[in-house]
Amino acid sequence: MPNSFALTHTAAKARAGTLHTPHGDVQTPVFMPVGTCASVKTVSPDELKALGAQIILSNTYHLYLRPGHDLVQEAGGLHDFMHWDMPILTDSGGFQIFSLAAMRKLSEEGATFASHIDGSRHFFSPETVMEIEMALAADIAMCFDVCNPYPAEFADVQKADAMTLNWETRCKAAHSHPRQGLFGIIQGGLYKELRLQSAKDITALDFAGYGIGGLSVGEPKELMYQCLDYLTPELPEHKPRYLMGVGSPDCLVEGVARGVDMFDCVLPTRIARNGTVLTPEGKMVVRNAEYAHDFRPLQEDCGCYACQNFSRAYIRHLIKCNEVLGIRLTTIHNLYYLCHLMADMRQAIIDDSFEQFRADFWKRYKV
RNA sequence: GGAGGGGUUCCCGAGUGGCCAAAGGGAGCAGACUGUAAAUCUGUUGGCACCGCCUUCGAUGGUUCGAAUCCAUCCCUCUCCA
Repeated sequence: MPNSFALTHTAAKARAGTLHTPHGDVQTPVFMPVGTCASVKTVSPDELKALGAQIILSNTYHLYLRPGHDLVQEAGGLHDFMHWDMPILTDSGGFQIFSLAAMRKLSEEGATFASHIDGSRHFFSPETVMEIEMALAADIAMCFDVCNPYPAEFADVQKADAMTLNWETRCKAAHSHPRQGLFGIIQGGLYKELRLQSAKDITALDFAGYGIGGLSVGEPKELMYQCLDYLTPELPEHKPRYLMGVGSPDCLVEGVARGVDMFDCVLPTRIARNGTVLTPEGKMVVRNAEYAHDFRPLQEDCGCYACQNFSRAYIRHLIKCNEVLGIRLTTIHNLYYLCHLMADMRQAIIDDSFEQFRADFWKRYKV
């Protein structure tokens, strides 16, 4: 049994559970920090553990190009290579079909990318992606999918979904790692009919869990929420649901409220490097001049390493000077905040007080 | 003492008669960022009653229809020779 999921508590649609993996259990709902190139930018594994990370993400496309999956395999797999002994999930490269759209070509067989590093051409089929992901040997591998942009024509999404179904069927057939769980990904854009069709098609393949892909690609949040409203009830109750690429504190709360168990997002780490931190009140651009003389911590009631030891004025100073410590501290804070937000939501679900938690969150949080 | 080179908008620096409120870079200010081509990108940076007007290119005076650009004097500065 490579992966199993135990749903332990529910509060309306919100769920708390435990995901069992070869590298330990993950308490859900969970936020997964993103470490695209086998590193969560600026923070060490020890620091990740200290701030409350339970599982992290890495990326097939990026690790294939550099350093190469064969090298990672030679190192003993991704866990040994990057010295992270807790669970890892690898994304398939499906998102790069969206984000690197200008430098790839699709066919029923697979996707050909012109490397963003040197322009060299690389062909990814569902079979090669599975081969790479098995070599990386994460606890959870994602199927290779076609991530639709927004907005997109109905006919285009329909076509892409057919390709996704074909690819995921082949992923399932090609995947043979005994200790690795394989998650399918549901697409369908923002078209209810196509979403539900994709949910039906993909769940029929019976994966260990289900990614909800193609959201948070530029659509209004309200549309994403509506999509989750009609989608999650159609997903198997006893499999984890993973909303891919989300995100912001408000989206995490609303996602959990709609029955999502797992999330990942580059937002907290990226905006941290650009001088912005997340707080219960919303975003705070600590790089801005108004914090030059502010000697309070980033967030008054925060237990993270940054807030326990440093002031806004100091962190702003570091960022203005391009000192790496500045962006390390903002990154640590943002990840701590999100990981603890998830833990708090989990506890509220267990205590059957999630709706109160959600209401309290919205009282403080300004989008 | 002698010879020569400079002083430009917060800084560096381009600009040698009109197309100059003045390139470019830096710094500053602000915004964006959601399965990472990102410690990135975008906007903005003389004033105002802002499709126009006013003030500004070391200072003062002059030439010209018109000057950051030409002339005179002065102030300051740098390099080299004694």
